[in-house]
Amino acid sequence: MSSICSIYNRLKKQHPHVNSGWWPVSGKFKPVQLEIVVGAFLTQNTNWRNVEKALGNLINEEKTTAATIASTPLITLQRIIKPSGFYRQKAKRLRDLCRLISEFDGFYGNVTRGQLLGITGIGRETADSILLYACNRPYFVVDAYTKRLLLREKIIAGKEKYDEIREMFEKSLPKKVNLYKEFHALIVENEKKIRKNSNDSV
DNA sequence: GGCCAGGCACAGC
DNA sequence: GCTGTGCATGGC
Repeated sequence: MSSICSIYNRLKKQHPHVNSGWWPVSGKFKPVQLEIVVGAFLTQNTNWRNVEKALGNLINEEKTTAATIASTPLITLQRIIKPSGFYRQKAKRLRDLCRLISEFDGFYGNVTRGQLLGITGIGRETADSILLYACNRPYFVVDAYTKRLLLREKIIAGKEKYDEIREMFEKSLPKKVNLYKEFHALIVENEKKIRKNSNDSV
């Protein structure tokens, strides 16, 4: 019988190189956490490779702080983040988000999940990605990969709600930030590998 | 050339 | 509350 803990142990053996420092950052944003927030936001329904292009554009245009992004004209911001898709929606919402961050005293240390969910453009998955990887809080991130894995393992049937699945992880595991980071990373890398293998074999 | 990628908001039931 | 739909690019 497969449990969440045994899945972790199995994935960890299969991907020994994956660790809690999995979220890629160039270090060129200020503060460093901002790059994670922007990346988490832009990757909504978008391939990470396209997000990297958009992040690279932001760096090239020196839009690497919340204040500079917030003060960028919408048309310009649209052009900069275009590779990440949904660029009209995302430009406006990213600008509003950065405005809020730059006005929020101690955003990364103090922002709550409820406050994040109140921001247009931030749903549960994006909120939890920000909380876990940028703010170092123990919220487990549930994404399409996670659901696919749990479906395959028959731990969920498919109609479970986001927070229900999140709590399954949070109740099965010690509340450790680095463990949550690593486990989510393991799930993503494992599902990517499975998809790649199945494509190769066709 | 169709399908998908580390979703979300919003309308209409 | 649940389901459908628009948003849009780039890779395979």
